[in-house]
Amino acid sequence: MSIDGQLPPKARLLRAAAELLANSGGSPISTRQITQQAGVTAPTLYHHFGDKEGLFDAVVAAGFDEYVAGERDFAPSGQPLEDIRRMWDNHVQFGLKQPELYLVMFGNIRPESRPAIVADAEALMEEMLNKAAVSGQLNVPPKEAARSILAANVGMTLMLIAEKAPERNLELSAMTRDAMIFAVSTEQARDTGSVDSGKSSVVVAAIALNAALQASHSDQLSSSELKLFLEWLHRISNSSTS
Amino acid sequence: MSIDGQLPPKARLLRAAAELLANSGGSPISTRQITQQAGVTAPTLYHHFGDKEGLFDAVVAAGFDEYVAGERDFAPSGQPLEDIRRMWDNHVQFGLKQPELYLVMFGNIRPESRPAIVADAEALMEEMLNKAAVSGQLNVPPKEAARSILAANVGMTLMLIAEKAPERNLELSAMTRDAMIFAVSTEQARDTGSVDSGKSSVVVAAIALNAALQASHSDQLSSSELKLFLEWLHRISNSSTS
DNA sequence: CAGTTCATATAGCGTTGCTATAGGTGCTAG
DNA sequence: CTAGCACCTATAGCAACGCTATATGAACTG
Repeated sequence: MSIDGQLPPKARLLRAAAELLANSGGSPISTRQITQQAGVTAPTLYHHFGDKEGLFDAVVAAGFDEYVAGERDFAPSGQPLEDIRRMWDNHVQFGLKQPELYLVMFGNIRPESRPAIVADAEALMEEMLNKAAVSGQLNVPPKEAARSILAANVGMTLMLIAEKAPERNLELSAMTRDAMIFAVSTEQARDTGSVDSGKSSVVVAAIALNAALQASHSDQLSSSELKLFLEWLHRISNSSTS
Repeated sequence: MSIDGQLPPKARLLRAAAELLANSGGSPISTRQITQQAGVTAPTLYHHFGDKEGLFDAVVAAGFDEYVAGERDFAPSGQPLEDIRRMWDNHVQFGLKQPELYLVMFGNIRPESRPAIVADAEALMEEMLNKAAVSGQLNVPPKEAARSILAANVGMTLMLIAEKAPERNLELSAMTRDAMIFAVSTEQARDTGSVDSGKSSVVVAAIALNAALQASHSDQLSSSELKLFLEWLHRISNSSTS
């Protein structure tokens, strides 16, 4: 059951902690579980890592390296804002792929004490935003832009993690992402695969329809018919928002 | 030292838990602390609240009432999107005023399990966004808009709480807020030429119709009108594929 | 080979959330 | 008035938690 490879105890502790965390499903894991899985006794853990938090910090640091690796892979596209977009998506993917680790990294908020990892992630994003600022694409100082974008990015990722897997809607993430990037950028020509092009005649009819509906506060509609109608409307509104 | 008023033990437990939580500075508080401060022994707590989480849920419920009260105070301004703006700010203020309580409410994220409180807050915001949708101001279904805005709102608040008080920059919150609201709204004073025709597409109309219908409680349209509307919608959706 | 340092183990401390059991309290029925 | 009953609270203690004082072994250094 335990990890009995030739690895030194320190590495075995790290690995055991990471594995147990990944399979914990969110429930807290104890030092006894970790030391047992690593085939080691308690004092060894505290000798190497000081305390439980120290061990988890080490796990987080390793996880962050992976996180950074993912960010760097996408980095050199020449268009800084496009890179920011990819950083956002990579951030979300990282959180969804390893939710427990992500929650340890970004979910342990305490008043007036920022996890070091958040500052690192912010610096990473700020670095990228700096390139955008140099080429005059930023509307806001890079530091503040990074803060805002990362805050929204974390919030979005936390929300997605909290949702059950089949209900997760990544389009919400994309929309929020573009909204944040647009807000800090100077380029006012938006191109996020927009749907609205050449529909001015449709607009008139839609508005008229809307007005007619709101004006009709008197008649009746059977619930089954209403259901059908709602379903139809829902399908339309959803099929076009993608 | 303990709370020895004439209040029943249940209320004293609630009060003790809330007070200890508010003054804990983020460090976890024990059931023994709570029961001692309430002048009560352990089984009393478990008789009334089941377990520690049950007690905290009750504290959270009380806190949420206060939260909702703050939201409702600002509600009726006539301009739904302006109300959303105020809801955002109230959310942030609530989090900064009672960070420990806020963290219990919105910070205890676990994979695939949404705190009930988040769903409530989302419903509150969706309700307001529904008004915006009815008047054709929404670009996105209210439910998804509420999800996105609330996710960013929580992310921003968590980030502000984690920062040390003097360093908190509320302008970042305002910028993010406006970016999110702008992203889901139709009032787009940007992009290409045609400004005052409004950019509302068939999507906007469908969303508005959907919201209006849901608000109408199913007895305001005759079946003949329904047929007519369906026909109109059909014509619109066909012409939009040009 | 003696001394020092690093690394691990034995055993146990204090605290945690929680509970099996029992006793007291206030109500209503006879 | 009292018997019974449901409700509430206390005594005492369990298992699991994070952590450590102390001791023992191994490995390098002089």
